[in-house]
Amino acid sequence: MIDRQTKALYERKAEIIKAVAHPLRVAVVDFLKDGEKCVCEIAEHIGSERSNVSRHLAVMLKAGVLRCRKDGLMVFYELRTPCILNFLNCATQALRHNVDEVVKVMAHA
Amino acid sequence: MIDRQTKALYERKAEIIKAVAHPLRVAVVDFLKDGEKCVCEIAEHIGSERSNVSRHLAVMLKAGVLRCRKDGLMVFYELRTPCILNFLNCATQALRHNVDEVVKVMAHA
DNA sequence: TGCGTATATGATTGAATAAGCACATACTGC
DNA sequence: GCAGTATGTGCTTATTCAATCATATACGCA
Repeated sequence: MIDRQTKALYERKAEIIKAVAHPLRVAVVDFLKDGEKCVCEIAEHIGSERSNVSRHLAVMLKAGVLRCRKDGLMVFYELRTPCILNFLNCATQALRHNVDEVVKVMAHA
Repeated sequence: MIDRQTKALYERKAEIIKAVAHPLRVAVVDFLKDGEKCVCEIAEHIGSERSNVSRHLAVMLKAGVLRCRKDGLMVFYELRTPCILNFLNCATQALRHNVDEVVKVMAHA
């Protein structure tokens, strides 16, 4: 049986993972792998409204996944925990695994 | 600007990450790191209703994070993509990072 | 000071999610 | 076949989440 502290820890970890669990946020993390970008660059690259992007960035900032730096009018965001990139790699691996299985099943059709 | 295929890929990856983005599911993944367990063991360890656990397991199964095997009355679940465990490690790292920052700020109080 | 731009936030609305309960299904052993 | 156990599913309700629009804040520059 899980004790109270461990449960609290799982909740914190889930918050961090949840901060990346959205297509737009996955796209942002992937875009930031090469270094910091400002909100307008991110919004332009993602193809979504700035206000929406700003809100998603705030979620990741709050969770500690991103860090930001103000410079004049602009705010630059960057990955604060680069191992987050492994989420995407692992997801890719899982996807490939899924596809392989479908292919294997279809081979008998 | 992100093209349509890439966007679709981000959606798939987000689905996989989302499948782990819940405290109970994080707990399950952590519990399964030592190997397969049946639903009743998982429910007992987590301390939640079986129907609830069963539903969460179904989410991860559908996403391809888990695999299952029936044996008589019981169904055993195990990690299908072990790199998912890195999610938890990375989350731990981010948490530690968050805590360090708070400590640093508090040092000046 | 006033204008224009970048970013953030409040409010609203519709959609997705999670938990609980009851019930259904699948299997075992008598 | 029947009782009992493990698992899964429909349904309902409450909560959370995401996108959009309008508006606010912060800054740079003339």
